[in-house]
Amino acid sequence: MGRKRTKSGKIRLAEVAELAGVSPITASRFFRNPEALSVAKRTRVESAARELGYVPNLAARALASQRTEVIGVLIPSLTNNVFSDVLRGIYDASESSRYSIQLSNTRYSILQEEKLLRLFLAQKPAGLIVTGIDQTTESRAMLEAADCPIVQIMEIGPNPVDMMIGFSHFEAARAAIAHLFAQGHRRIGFVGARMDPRVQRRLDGYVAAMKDAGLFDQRLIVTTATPTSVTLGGALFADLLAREPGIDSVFCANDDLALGVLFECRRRDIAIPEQIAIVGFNDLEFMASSVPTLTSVRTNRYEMGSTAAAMLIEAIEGKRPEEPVLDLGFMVIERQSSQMQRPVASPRAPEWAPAVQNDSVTNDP
Amino acid sequence: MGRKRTKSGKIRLAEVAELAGVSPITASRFFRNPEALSVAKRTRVESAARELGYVPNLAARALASQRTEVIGVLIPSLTNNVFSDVLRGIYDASESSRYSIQLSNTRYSILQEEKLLRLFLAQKPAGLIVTGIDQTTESRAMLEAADCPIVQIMEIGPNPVDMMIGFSHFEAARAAIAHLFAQGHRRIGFVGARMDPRVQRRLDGYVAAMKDAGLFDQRLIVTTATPTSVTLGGALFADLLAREPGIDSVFCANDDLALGVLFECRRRDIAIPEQIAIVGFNDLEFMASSVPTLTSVRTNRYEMGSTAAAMLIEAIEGKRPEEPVLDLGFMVIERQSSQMQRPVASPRAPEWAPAVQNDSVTNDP
DNA sequence: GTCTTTGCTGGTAGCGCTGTCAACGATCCT
DNA sequence: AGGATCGTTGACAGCGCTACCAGCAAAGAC
Repeated sequence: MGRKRTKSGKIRLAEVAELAGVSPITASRFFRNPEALSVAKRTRVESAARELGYVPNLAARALASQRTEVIGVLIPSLTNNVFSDVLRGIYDASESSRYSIQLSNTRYSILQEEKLLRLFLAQKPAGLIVTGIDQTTESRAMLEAADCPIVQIMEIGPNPVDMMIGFSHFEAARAAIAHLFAQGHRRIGFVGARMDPRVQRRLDGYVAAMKDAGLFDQRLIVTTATPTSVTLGGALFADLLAREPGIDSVFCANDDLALGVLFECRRRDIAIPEQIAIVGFNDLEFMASSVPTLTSVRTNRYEMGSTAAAMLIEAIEGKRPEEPVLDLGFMVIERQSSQMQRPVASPRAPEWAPAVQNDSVTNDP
Repeated sequence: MGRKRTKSGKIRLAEVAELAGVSPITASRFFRNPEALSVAKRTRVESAARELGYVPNLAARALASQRTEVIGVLIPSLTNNVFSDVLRGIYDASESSRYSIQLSNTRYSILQEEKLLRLFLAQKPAGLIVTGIDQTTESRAMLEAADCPIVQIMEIGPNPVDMMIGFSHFEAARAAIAHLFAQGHRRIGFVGARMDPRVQRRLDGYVAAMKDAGLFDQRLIVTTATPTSVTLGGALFADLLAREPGIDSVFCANDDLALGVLFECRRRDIAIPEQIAIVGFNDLEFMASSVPTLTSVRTNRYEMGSTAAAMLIEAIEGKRPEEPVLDLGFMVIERQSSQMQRPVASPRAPEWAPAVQNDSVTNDP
């Protein structure tokens, strides 16, 4: 064979082109924009590539084209199952594309986020997914100067850098409290951990709802900067109870805390929902099968991730969405832990069929 | 300034070298092996780089050096919190290094794993972390032919491809059953979901323990290929109970299932541990604060990830560990859900202090 | 029939960095 | 003193691919 190989024996684009009887640049085009080739050459290059087992060298491509096919993702936590759902969405949506995901963990630090952002941007990513809307001024400036599409996820707010997809934590919390009001509750406690910006906005929603009803009382609120856990939920609830024994319900900033509250009630023989109603946030899987089943605010985490990645990829390829801000909404899923009026249908009631969710408060924008 | 810039205005290594008054290659060496430079030049290059805000172009580096600074990670699930702990360890350990993580999800498919492996290997990663020891023959061959260090994580077994870090799921399950035996249990059910290779080996350990004791009974085993969940735990336990009402305990292949069993017991007013003892697997956080607290087998997931990444990076840089296979062991954490003999200390007993774990069965090799 | 337009193809010239090898002075040994 | 060794530095030549522009044939405009 007259085919010359590189010393490493690797198959290069040149080898494919030679076998296909075309120039290297034509072969290159086949991999980037097959439509631009005549059908004859297209099939020739395709079979040559297959025959040789050609795999493009991404480093060479990135160097020559001055851009990478990497999507940078900045999330604040790898532990939280909320983010693992979002991540799964992102990975699933990017899998069928040419883009690969570069993930970094900011650990809830906007300074760390700024540092990582600088690192990412230096490598000219094809696109960027960042969590939330609370960047440092410096980060914000970098994002605005970046010449790639950017999606902010997890929440929505004013002044998107570029695209934005999420929901209003404020409104979601308000809806949860409205649900508790509707069930006749008045002394509603708030239990929150970590207190990142999104949890803070849930607290804001709670405060607004309570103030609107003339029921606000600072002593009903227990928060900590400590990372969340089930155990912590129990401990915070114990604190709340010690301070305010007269509460009739608790809104937990997330489901782990809610589960902790449930267990703490068990320990103290507090009847749910008769003595204390519980509402969580996120609607993790276990909320539907605990005893009693736990009311929660469902958020579309997987969709948030997959839609963000899909939108981003579309934007990278030039098809920007007509509406850059997407509100994915939320839904208050009413379950036993907060239903006072309605008699509990059966002691075995978990929603193995989804019927229970029918009369839920929804916010599908 | 006589300094010539690339048209894009980007700062290249050449600019740094010029400002520092050295040749480009010397500047290059500064970033890869500063020790090789004289102190004078080292500081000159360093300050020049800082002054210009130089950031190396990774694509050019990869192309020229014929290798990347990417560590490929193949895990079977992004949902499972077991893997999020491992991942966190991997990310934490790699953060301070020059290597970046490229993560892919095999979705528990060894065919998908093979495909992803091929993709990874084509880009010449600096190292690879793969989950488990059950690769396809083809994958196995690729791994063995790969010219980069490889760590298999999550379990240990014979014939490591290269390095290996994990623990024996078989022995861990056996220890869990031994614990139940010691508490006087005989009719021990097994509940498992997903049934990936590691869960299968836990089942094998259970079977071995039961057979050794002459207590094996196929009807005590309920498994499904369905992905695990709390709800599923309840459902599988219900099946088990319908078939074998006489069981005195259940070993769950993971903690989510165990929590589901706990809730199902609540629904049926089955007393734990008096009527049914429960043992889970993994020792997720909530196991210590449920009511009753749940016995589980603690596995060192975070350490598995961080040690794997650290070992891999060491190996990449030429310092292979003396012992390529590392057994991280496990520990049976005895809690209320399986303790028959000992009186429960207090109804409020969760281990906010870790004292309860003292007399646990350990396997620290 | 000529002139433009369109579609496809190829040549040239790097992208920014590092591997290799050679050269240099300083230090050490005998 | 002469030679060998070490530590440090630089020149050169690509790594494999694509941007850019030019060329050419076929199709359409007048």
